[in-house]
Amino acid sequence: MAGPVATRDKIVGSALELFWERGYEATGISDIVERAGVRSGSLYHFFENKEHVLVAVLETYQAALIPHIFDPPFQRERDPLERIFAVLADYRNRLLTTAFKYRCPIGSLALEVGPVSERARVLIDANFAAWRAAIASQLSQLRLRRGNDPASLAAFVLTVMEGGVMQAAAHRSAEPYDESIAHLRAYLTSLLK
Amino acid sequence: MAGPVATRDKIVGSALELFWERGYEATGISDIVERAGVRSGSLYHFFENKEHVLVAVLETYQAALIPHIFDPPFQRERDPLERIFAVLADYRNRLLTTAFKYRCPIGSLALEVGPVSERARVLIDANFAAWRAAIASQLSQLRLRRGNDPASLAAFVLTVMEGGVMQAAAHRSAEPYDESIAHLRAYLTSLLK
DNA sequence: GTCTATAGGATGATAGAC
DNA sequence: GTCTATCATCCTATAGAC
Repeated sequence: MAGPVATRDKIVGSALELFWERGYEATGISDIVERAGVRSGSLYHFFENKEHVLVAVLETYQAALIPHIFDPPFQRERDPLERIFAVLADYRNRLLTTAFKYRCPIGSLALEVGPVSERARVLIDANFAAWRAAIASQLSQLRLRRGNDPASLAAFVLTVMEGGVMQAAAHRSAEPYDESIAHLRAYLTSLLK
Repeated sequence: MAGPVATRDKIVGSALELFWERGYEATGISDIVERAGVRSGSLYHFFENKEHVLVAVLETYQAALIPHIFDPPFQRERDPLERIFAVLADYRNRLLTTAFKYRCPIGSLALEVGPVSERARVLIDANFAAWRAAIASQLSQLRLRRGNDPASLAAFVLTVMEGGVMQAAAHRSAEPYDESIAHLRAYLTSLLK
């Protein structure tokens, strides 16, 4: 313990922000300690190296997934299908409130560090799996036509979110995201009994 | 001119490979000139800085898009719908032949440098637009039910490719990609008259 | 646990000869 | 256009006092 916010948490929180804003490679240890308001000695007291900071950031994302990404939209909506589109509407809001600079932090790290850090890749995969599980639990409450597996459909929902956010960021417009979500809705609706 | 392969082309080709293998930030000027077999003075003769090398790489991708990504699958298949899935089958092969380390180079650069280099972001957006146009030209040859816009559907196809490749790389398995493509096929088929 | 100070190497970029 | 040589800075990581 070291005061109202523990030093380790300040370091992880600053790294989380910076990796999201600039990416992993573009963020220096010096940037992290500067934003956290600590010295590099403190960072290296808690973490062996920069990759271990990344691991802590990915564990933080995983812990925040249900309370931050799923609980608010699931509170707003009752219908399982509408809950899924409420989650996707929240991502749309993130695009708007960041002037289309929003990138999914997990998706960005998947492409940037997945190939070079196996430990990070496993944690990114776990984040994706938890995201799919939350969607699949709603899909399994729907009356789907035979042959439609909630887990497989949840992977499709994640695919559409990630691909839609990527295109919207590149296009600096919500249009590709909105179009993709509209097609997803048409498809999921067509699968209902 | 400077021999069988011009120096500038060697630099751009090496940078293209390295940005794809390691990403933009993780690639140093020294890596690029080493792989190209030239000295840094040559690189700075042709390019003002590293960002200008990135611009040349993105222009190279754009020029290669039709001949490398679309012509081969379009030669193999005649039916417009099967042409689209032949393109997507080629991406699946890239996943397999790279042991699931394949990342779409444009998608990766979209997330990594899109937010920091506006000139790169515009070129990435142009690459995406050309990709969508090639798909839309096939979709417009299909007899689609009313209200289905080829351009909007092409954005959905790109969304599914990018999101599916991302998940497959994180999962080190073709499964999330295959599931996503299967759902896309079910959806597109349902739109045919 | 936190600090100061710094090692040791890599980085992007430049100068100027040829 | 290509080369050698190098600057100035930044980087990750460490050592050791407190």
